[in-house]
Amino acid sequence: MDLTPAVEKYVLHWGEMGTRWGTNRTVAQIQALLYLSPRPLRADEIVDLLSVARSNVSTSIRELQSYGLVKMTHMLGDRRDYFECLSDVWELFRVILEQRKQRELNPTLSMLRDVAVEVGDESETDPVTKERIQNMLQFVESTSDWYEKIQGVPTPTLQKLMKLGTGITKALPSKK
Amino acid sequence: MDLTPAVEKYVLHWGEMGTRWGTNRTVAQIQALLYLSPRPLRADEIVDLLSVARSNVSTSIRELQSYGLVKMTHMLGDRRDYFECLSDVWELFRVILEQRKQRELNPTLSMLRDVAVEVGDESETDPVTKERIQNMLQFVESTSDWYEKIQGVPTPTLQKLMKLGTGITKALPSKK
DNA sequence: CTCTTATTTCAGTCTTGACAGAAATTTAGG
DNA sequence: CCTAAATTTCTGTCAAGACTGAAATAAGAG
Repeated sequence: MDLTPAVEKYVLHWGEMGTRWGTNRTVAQIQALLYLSPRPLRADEIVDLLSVARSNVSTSIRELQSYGLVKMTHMLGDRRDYFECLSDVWELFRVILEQRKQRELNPTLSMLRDVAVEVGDESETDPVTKERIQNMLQFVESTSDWYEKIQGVPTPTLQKLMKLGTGITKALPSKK
Repeated sequence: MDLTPAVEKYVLHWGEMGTRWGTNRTVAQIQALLYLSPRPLRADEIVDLLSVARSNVSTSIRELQSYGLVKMTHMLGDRRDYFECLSDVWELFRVILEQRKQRELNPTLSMLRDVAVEVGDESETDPVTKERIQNMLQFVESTSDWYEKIQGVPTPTLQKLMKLGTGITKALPSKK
């Protein structure tokens, strides 16, 4: 079995993008492959399709499982592990948002809180600097809150929100 | 001149985060330093404060300028270049959003459009696969549209939107 | 309990990209 | 023009981490 040209293109591109945003190429390629696959795949099938080492597939799948993106299934009378990916894009979106929050926002938030306190004791620090730190802290806090709220929004509502985009703003000013 | 402990902590952390999201450590450190600095800095001052090579500062500033995050200024009677960073966090936000769109969304969008066409000619591709590609394409298109709309929203409105978060959804269902 | 097959862990290799330092170029003043 | 200061470009080195292949472990079947 082999990838069709279009699917191969998708998988390769996804792999490249993966490196741009936190994971490595293989992890992203496997996710793409499983997403496009109409049925769960075994590790050894992935090895063949992507031409990567068996061990690499093993660790990559582990990573995907830890994100909640991939789950294991089994076939009757076959003890090998089969893997499948979340197939709903909006579910994917939520998982990725959560990952980003954990890896990018949370550490920064805790650093900013620390620094905001520490800088209070530094008389040699310019007031402008202190203010900038405060501003950044508040911004990251808002963003973090926003991420959390979005997690809980059901898919159809999210879709509407996105479609609307800034349309909402027209309904806003009156609310102050 | 030297960094205070709090400022140093901020700059170092920011540098690490920078690697997590597309640029390198030095670029992010310089951005942090300029953001916190109450006045524009010269390249050689940055060299001293961060202990990096002059050449490194030069290329990093170029990168920041290309993003529109840093601009050059001058002092009367001093021909050396001074640099300062956007200091409004919401402006920063917009610039970063734009960068992310260009580096992550746009290439993927064009790949997906290509693939969606190409896969149409592949009779050996499973219908489920074709549907998944369509779904992803639509999702990325929505996201891309949303990014663009957000770019144009004035800061106070953005702030309100974020604060509201999902509060908006309560006003939604009736609108269908 | 042993053999076979599937999976994971681990150590070494290789690739990528950041960074320093030197060389080249640009720019303003004399 | 020529000189000196500032800046940029370029090349080699180094470090981080992705990936492979081998060795170790686990888990069913007979």
